[in-house]
Parts: sequence; structure tokens; C-alpha cells
Amino acid sequence: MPQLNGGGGDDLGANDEMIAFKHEGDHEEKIRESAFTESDLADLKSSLVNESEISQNSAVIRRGQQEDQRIYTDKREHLDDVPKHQDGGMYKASYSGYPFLMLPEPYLPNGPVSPSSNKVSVVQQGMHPLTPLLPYDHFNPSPPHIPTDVSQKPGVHRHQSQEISGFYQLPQGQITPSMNWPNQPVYPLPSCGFRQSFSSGLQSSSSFPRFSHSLMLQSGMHPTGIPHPAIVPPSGKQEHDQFDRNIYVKSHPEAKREKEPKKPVIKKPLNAFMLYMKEMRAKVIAECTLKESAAINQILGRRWHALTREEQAKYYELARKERQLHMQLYPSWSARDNYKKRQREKS
DNA sequence: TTCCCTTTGAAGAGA
DNA sequence: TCTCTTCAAAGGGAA
Repeated sequence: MPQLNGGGGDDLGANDEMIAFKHEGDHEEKIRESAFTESDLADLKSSLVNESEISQNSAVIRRGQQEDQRIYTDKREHLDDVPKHQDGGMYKASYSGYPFLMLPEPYLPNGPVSPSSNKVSVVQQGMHPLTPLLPYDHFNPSPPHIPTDVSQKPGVHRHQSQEISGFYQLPQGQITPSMNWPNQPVYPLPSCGFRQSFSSGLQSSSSFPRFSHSLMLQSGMHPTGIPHPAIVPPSGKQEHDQFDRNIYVKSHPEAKREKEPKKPVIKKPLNAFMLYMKEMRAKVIAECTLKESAAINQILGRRWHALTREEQAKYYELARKERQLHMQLYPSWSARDNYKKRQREKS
């Protein structure tokens, strides 16, 4: 697995991920070989159902669990039939739905997309997973093919980081051969399954209201003026919409004065599972008609463990690159910063 | 309005 | 070094 070979001079968490990934893989193997027998799975489902019944709408959960169980069987059969190298089929579908790919209309190089149009389709054409962070450079007025160092931090030359530049400076529809974006068809599985086509869930943008451009814009602006998903207003997501409006609607000085006192918070880069959740959440919602995040996350957690090593490795690699870019953009940032903020807010 | 729930993983704090 | 805690996303639900 190339991204986990520890080579290439990339020492940003690669070892840890390797360990973690092996652990996940071992866990998965255990799941596959013993723990995930149908009876155990049924127990798991049952326990989850019970838990769900205690705390939330049980009817919906049960339906999801039953669906999951049914589809788990389908998936196992499917995995037996499909060669490993075709796992990318899922990936193609998965990342096409990555929320950060929903570029706001004014910033779409291919022209505006009407609200009723499928914004996902704009990025489904050979888009690489890490283009979620495309907005970093997408707001750069320079033509995409001209490397421009948008980072104002001394010593940080993002376009010189081959990996990063390859991912974050790609214009839409452009992909390097090294990325080897899989192009296999997605697996057709029924709803609430472990894997299935994204198309059904993402064809209607109205199904994902929070994935509209406001979601991408919630990230705020990097000090360089580059929007970044990790930057949010200090008061949290409750103000995201207002924050967006301040940036993109209010252009008069009064609006500027309103937001000036608010210092954006640089949030933690997403880990592999968070990236997976962010991508798959909408699909689970669409399939299972679930709305409660706690229940959705339970399903996603189980699906995460049901992923193959290769599938998980892609998310680990994405997360690693997220951290890498985050570190380059905010070299002085530490997760501790947000700890302190919370503590100060509480005190 | 704010916090909780629920998941996994990364990172920091403390023993 | 190990264990524990916090925070990332998400949005319904409870207080």
C-alpha cells in the first residue's frame, strides 16, 4: 500500500497511522473471521437496537439495523466476488459526495450551478478526494495551472510540496496520474447498506441542504484571505450562517466592524473517521431516513469497521494529508489552543 | 440557548 | 510510557 509505506519523506503521522491502521485492519480481520458471524452481527444489531430504543426513535433505528444486517450479507458476498483492486469503485462514489467539493457558485470555474442542479455532478468528474480543500487555492485569483504560493507564512511554500500541491491546487476535473482515481462502477446495493452508489443519495441537492455552499463557506477565511474549512467563527456552528453572510453578503464597513472582534477559531483537522463520516452521513440519512446524528454515527461507526483495509487506508491517507496541510497553513497551531479556548469560555 | 448524544482518531495532559 | 481527556462533524432532542 503505497501511502502507508512510510517513504517519501512524509513523516507527518505516518507511523502512527500505520500502527493505527494495522490495528484497524487487525480488528477488521477479527471481525471478518470470527466476530462478524451472522449471529454476532445479529447480537450487535440487537444491542444497538436496544440502545436505540432506550434513547431514540426505535422504529427508524430498527429499520436501519435490519437493513444493515441484510446488506451486510450482500456486502460480504460481494466482497468475495470483487477483486480488491476494485474497491476504488466505492471511493469514486464516496468522494464525489464530499461536502467541501460543493463549491459556491461564484467560485465554480465552469460557471454557476443552479440551485436545482446537482452540484455534486460538478465534482464527480475525476475529482480527487483531497479537493475538499480545494478552496484554499480555488479562491486564488491566479489561474489554476500557475502555481502560486498563497501562504503568507515564511518558509511555507505549498506549491513546492509535491503531495500537497498535487491535491490542493488541482482545478476541477483535473487529476494527476499518480492519484490514479478509480473509475470502477459503484456497487449497487439497496438502501442502508454498507456500500452503495452515492448517486441515489446525491442526485438531489435538496436532500443535502447543509451541503450547499454555505457549508463550505462556513470554514471562514485563513489570515491570508484564503478560506479554510478549519476556520470557523469563535462562537461555533450556531453562527456559521451569520458568519457566511458577513463575509459574502455584507460588504459595507458596518458589516466589517461587526465581525472584526470575532477572531476565527482554527479547528482541528479531521481524522480519517471524521472524513468518512462527513462523506457518508448524507448517504445514510438519505437511505435510512435518519436524522439524529447519534444514531447515524452508530451506523457509520459499524460501517467504518466493515470497510476493507484498502478503503480505510484511503481515508487515513486523506486525513494524513489534511493534517499535513493544516500544519503547513497553521504551523504554530496546536490542538491545545482550542482546549484553552473552551476552558476560558467555560470559566 | 446550550449541552448531550454517538462514533473514531489525533493530540495534549498528567501520572 | 501509559492512560485519560478533549476535540474534531452533525443535528435532533432534552434541559
